[in-house]
Amino acid sequence: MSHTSGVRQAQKAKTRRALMDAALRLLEDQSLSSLGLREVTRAVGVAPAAFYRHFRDLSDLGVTLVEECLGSLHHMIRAILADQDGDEERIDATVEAVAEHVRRYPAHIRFIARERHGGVRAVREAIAAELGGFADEVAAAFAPSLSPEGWPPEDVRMLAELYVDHMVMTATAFLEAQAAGRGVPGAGPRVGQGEPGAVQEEAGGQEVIGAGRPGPLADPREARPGRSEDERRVAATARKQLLLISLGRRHWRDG
Amino acid sequence: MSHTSGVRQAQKAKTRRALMDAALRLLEDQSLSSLGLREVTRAVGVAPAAFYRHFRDLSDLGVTLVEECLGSLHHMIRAILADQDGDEERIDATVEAVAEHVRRYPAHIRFIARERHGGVRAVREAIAAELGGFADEVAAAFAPSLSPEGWPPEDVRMLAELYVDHMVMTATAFLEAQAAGRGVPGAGPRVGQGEPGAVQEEAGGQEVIGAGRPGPLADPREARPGRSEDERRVAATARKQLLLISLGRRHWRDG
DNA sequence: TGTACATCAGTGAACGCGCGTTCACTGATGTAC
DNA sequence: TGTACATCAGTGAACGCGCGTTCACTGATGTAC
Repeated sequence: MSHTSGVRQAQKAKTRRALMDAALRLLEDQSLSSLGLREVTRAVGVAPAAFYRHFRDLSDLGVTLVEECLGSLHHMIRAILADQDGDEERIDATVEAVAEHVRRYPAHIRFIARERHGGVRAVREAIAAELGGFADEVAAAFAPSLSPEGWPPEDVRMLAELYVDHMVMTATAFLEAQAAGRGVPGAGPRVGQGEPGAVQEEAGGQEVIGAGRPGPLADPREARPGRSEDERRVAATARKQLLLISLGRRHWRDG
Repeated sequence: MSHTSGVRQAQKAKTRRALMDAALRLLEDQSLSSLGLREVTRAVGVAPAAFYRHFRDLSDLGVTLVEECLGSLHHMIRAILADQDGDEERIDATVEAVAEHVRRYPAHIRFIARERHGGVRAVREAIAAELGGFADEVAAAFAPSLSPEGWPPEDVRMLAELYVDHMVMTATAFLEAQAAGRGVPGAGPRVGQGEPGAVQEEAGGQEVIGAGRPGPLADPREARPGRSEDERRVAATARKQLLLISLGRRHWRDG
């Protein structure tokens, strides 16, 4: 153990991050259960055996990725719940935040959508547990205003689950819209082959993943540059659906 | 071509079905992109090369499975939309139909949930196209009552998408509830290894898959035998969510 | 500051294995007369 | 009904390949004195 800031520890952490980043990138085009250990180490530029210094196997790496991917989503959710504006403002802010999040971390969202019902049990369970936690949090945020109006706890929970599921749905829809806007059916973003020594020379932190990928030919007249027609359609639909749910919520006790 | 009812054609169709059934069964524990061609032929009891008499590759088989799995769902949706009762009756009937469908074709639902965002593009696209078609149909069914009330087409479509997504969500939740009730985390249903000659001796039609699997220790006091606590919770939540959406729909134009 | 020893992240070679695909084939089914 | 030929679903052997895992190793980093 000793002190954690040694050169050795730092280098190990760097390789670990590189393995996670490489896996996340490779998982944009395939699912976890078909991902190969050698494929990951090759992309990073280390020997296959080095993998075992960091993870027991690929399912172990997968569970670690779940924590990371849903951790970033968690921050977003807390930020949204903290806002205490009116319904419409909250809805606009929510849809905007989801769109922005998907834009910043597309690989995270793809991973969660793909593995939520994927072929690796440990990963599925980790995702289900985290999403369940999100629903708890959403329920806790709504309880103060709904319980006094006579909502029983299970009804609050029912609403929270609807919101969480809708958020995942919306995030996935944004992802597909952005992919279509980037013209993915043909090729998708170029995937580098990875060269030996790459780890030692460059950092490659989490922020790098999928960031700064402007849509081709962004229209300068748009207020939000690079936002495609598909994305605007997804946003409009999500907003209306949330509004409809809000209406249902307001009339729940008297309807 | 000649006449399609010859012994040869029948035998070929039988093998084809056996390949599809074996694949569907193997896909309960893994995803399509990690499924092996030899794994499928081994389960059926034919030589690996025989596979190519029926499908170009596994992605081709996958697309065929999409048609089959969503075809059965399609029947269910049409039956629900045909009913013209009041909201609550329609909701109860819908949730009941989804539960029953998942009970009868668990492998179909698992396949769709898993591959909807899975690692095989052709399959993803086939599923997206079919679900889009479902939304069209739901929209067409609601339009006669909503358009006269002033709903623009895109709002009707927005509602239809919400319903379709909610149905997929609910079906998946039922699946997990039923799996939990069967105690899956340990082992899951036994998977036979498949023996040479099995195809020649037994049919194995679509109805066989996952049918007639009673929950262990079904409680005779229940009106609906073998329905677990989890399943009842999923049903109750789904019903409430649909009710809330109905409320929102009724107040859409005046809210 | 300098030296001797310990730690351990990453190496590279080796292993046995199952994979997808190909090919010429076999023999039951189908067709023509 | 009987015979001669065509079709084609399924066979089984072969191929080259990349996989996950193991192992003794190397050499830079860390520690004790």
